[in-house]
Order: sequence, then structure tokens, then C-alpha cells
Amino acid sequence: MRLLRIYNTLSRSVEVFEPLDPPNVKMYVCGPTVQDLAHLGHAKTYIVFDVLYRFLSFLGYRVKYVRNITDVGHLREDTQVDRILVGAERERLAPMELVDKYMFSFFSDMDRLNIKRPTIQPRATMHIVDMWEAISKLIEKGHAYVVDGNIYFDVSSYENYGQLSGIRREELVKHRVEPAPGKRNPADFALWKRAESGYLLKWNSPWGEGFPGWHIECSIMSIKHLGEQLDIHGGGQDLIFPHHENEIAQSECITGKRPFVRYWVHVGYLTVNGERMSKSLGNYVSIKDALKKYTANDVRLFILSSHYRAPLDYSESVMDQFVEIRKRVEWCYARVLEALAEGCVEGKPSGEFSGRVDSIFEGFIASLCDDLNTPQASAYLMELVRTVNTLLDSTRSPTRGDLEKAKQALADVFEVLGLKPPEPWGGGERLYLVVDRVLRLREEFRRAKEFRVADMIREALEEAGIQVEDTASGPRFRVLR
RNA sequence: GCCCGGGUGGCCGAGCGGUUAGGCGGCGGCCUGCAGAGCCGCUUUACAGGGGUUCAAAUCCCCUCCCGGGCUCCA
Repeated sequence: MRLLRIYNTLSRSVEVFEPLDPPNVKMYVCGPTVQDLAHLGHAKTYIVFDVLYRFLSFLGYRVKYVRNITDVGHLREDTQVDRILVGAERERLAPMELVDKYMFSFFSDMDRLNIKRPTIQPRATMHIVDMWEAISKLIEKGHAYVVDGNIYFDVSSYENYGQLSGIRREELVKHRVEPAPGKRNPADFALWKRAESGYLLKWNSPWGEGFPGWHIECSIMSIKHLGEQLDIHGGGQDLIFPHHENEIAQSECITGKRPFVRYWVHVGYLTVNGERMSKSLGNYVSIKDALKKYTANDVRLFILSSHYRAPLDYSESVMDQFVEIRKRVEWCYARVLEALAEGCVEGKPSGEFSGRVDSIFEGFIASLCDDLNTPQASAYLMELVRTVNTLLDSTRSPTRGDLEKAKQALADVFEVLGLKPPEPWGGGERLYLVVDRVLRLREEFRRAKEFRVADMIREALEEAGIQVEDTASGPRFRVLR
């Protein structure tokens, strides 16, 4: 098995990836709070972990991947109101109606971006009892205390607090929000909050009616579905503090096992004009809007064009560059599929071609092994495309073996990067026959040197979304996207 | 204030001590009736600025400038 090297936020260095129980890998990624439409910033994070998931599988690991849905307890800092309730009020829906709407919207976005479904997608509200069992344990062990129906985690009871974010406990006395009365230390965070009588999102608990804190949810869902120690835990860089810092504290105090997570992986921001894409700044593009203009492959190639930990700036002019790249890559693959479908000379692949493809593919894999260097891996994809195009253009007809070799390499690269393979013809059988007949007629005009008519036909087809290319072996056509 | 990241050719972006990154765009060539696609070449001795270290620095060290992010809201 080839070794993956990956950056661990905890050690701030690239480490060799060694799961606790190979070949099994336990991976947890913080999912969205389903309060509104997901945007391209979310897409970046989930596409990166999708590639990690696919690549680990390619390397031979058996990955159990959990990505949660947050449907309660995530408060807005300014108003201290649950984000789900804010959304529900905005759209005049019941809280769980809103949750359903945006959860299914999120699932649909993920599917359309060709992001593989995780093994389990747990919802916070389905784990309330597990949460208060864990909270009881924390109180028993002296890591948490109750104040008037609220329960706080006592940060001073956990000596390693701050290890992930590098924030020192003593600095946390500064705060932007007025600390809740009764907290022993401003840095203490809520595990459970008391709810007033008219509050919509609340559950019974041993401490009266209330709802869970945001951080405890991920601790509980990850422990429940993956066990007390995880191999990989990830999310956006924004989650390092306080969310992930708090998760470590809670989880290690609950289980008594250390480390809670072996490798912490964080994805850099998607920015717009240098600023983070976010709901609050209003500079976001929803995944649905992006997919009106661009294909899933455009978006994936764009997002994978920079290193996952680096920031990536979104703009339409840059996206347009990736449309060109995507066409080039897809058309190369499509040509291989067409050549195979049309029948070709039987025979084994030439040693030279086969060797080149193998060495390019090896470079591709080595790039991904190097802290998931997708930009370099993309460069190998482009080299593969050039090599395959050269084969297809060569005067010697490629053999079936050559074409199968090319197809296999492209298919593997597409699979690992999560690119959708092109459809050889996306227009249906009837349209295919019509265009085929029209082009046969056009060939008559071309043979008769009636180029004006031939060009008119070609332009008319192009206007209708069908691109025609005249090649040495006759016209080719495809549906434009 | 305290902590992290960054500044690479027209544009996007790898590289992080010696080797052509790659792509987009532009220009030229091959091919073609033309176009498109593809391939080849050029644009490309680029690395914020100034000092060092070194046989050798985009890469290491120091200083300066600029940008982004975190410091209990966000993937």
C-alpha cells in the first residue's frame, strides 16, 4: 500500500498517515447547519474530503466516513438565537420544516457535484439522549457544572485546552460576547442550554427542558458512529477554534482516551476578491446558482486547482478558464470512448505508449500521496490528455489495447478526482440519426465544393448546440455544453 | 493587541536550496476547402521590496511594505 502524507493541524506538520486499525479508516467531517442554501465555500470543503475519501479507497483502505447534519444548537453569536429558528422565522416555516428543506437541498447539491455519499449522515436531533448521557458523565467526572439549568464545560479541568488552535487559555478572558451569568470562566462553553417555555427547539433532560450546545453534537455523533478514537477529523479552517478545540476537550474527558483524533485536516477558505465567501458578507454564490452556469466538473476542476489548505479566489473570469480545461479533458476521454465504440484494430498496447501512461499515472498518484497535491495531480492529468490525444492523432491507428489502456487511466483519474465521465453522445438516438443524415448530405456538398452551403449547415447545427468537426476520417459531432 | 497564513510571468496556480511545473489567454507553425479540435513552438531566465547565509536562493535567515484569516457566528 502506498503511503499518504497529510498535514495535521495538531502538529502543524505533514505526517505519514497511519490509521489506528489498518486497513480501516474512520473519518468524520463536520457537515452544514441546514439553515439556508449551501454555497461554493461549502462545496470546496466537501469536494476536498470527497477526494480524500476516494483516494483513501483507491489506496486500499476501507473508509467509514461520517458527515453530520446540524439541525439544532448552533447559535448566532450576535443574538444568541438558534440559526435554525432564525431561518424558520425568515421563511415562515416550522423549524423542522426548514431543516428538511435545506437538508434535502444540501443532499441534492452534493449529488449534483458528484460528491460520494458518506457512510452515515447523522442528525444532531436524533442523538439528544446520547448527548445528555455524555453530559451526565462529564458532570460526574468534574468536567462540567450546572448553573440554573445550563451546563457548562469547565475548561480549567482539561489541561490540554488550546492544543489545536494554539490559543492560550489565559487569553480567553477577553471576549466579544458578554459571558453568561454563572459561568466560572468566560472560556467555559455550553454543553446544554435551558429553554424557556415558548421555545420551539427543546427536549426534556435530567436538568429540565433545553437543547444541546453545538460542540457536543459532533463529539457525540463521532463517538457513537465511529468509536472513541478517530483517524481523521476535518472541516473548514473556521472550525479550528472554538468548535474542534472544544470537541477534543469534551471527547477526551468523556472517553479518557487520547488522542481523540489522530489527524486533524482543515480546508482553506474560498474567497471572493480576497475575502472569505460567507453568508454574513453576502458575497456568496449558491451551489445551485453555480450549477446553472457551470458543470460539476468545472466546479471540481476549479476547486482542485489549488492546494486544499490554501485559499482559493472565486471569480467568473477564472471559472471560464476551467470551462476550457474541462472541455479539453472531457473531449479527450470522449474521443477514446468513440474510437473504441467505432471498432478498432485488435492488438496489445504498444510498449512505449503503455509505459508513458503508467509513468504519468504513477506521478498522479504520487502527487496525491504528497498531502493531496491536487494542482500537481491536475498537471499529470493534462499530460495524460496530451499523450492520449497524440496517440489518437497518430497516423498509425491505435489498437484496442492502446485505447483500453488510455481509457483505464482516464477512468481511474476521473474516479479519484470525482469527475463525471463524459457521455459519448448526450442527445438521444433519434437526434443522433438526424444529425448523421444531415451531415451525410453536407458531405455531398463538400465533395461538390459547395462550401458555402456546407458552412451554412455547420453554422446552423452549431446554433442548435451541435458542434461539427471535419476530420480526415469524416465529420464528427457532439452536443455542446 | 495577541496568534496563524499569504504575496510567483497578462490571468489562475504548483514548486519551498541546484532540475521545463501545469493550465487559461495571446502570437506563430503543422493539419484543414475554411473553421474547430488536436499537436509543436513562442509569450516565460516570473518569484512584493531591501539586506544577508551559501559554490548555488522563488526556496534558508533578518528587516520593511501589502493582503487575508482566527482570538467563543460561518465549511
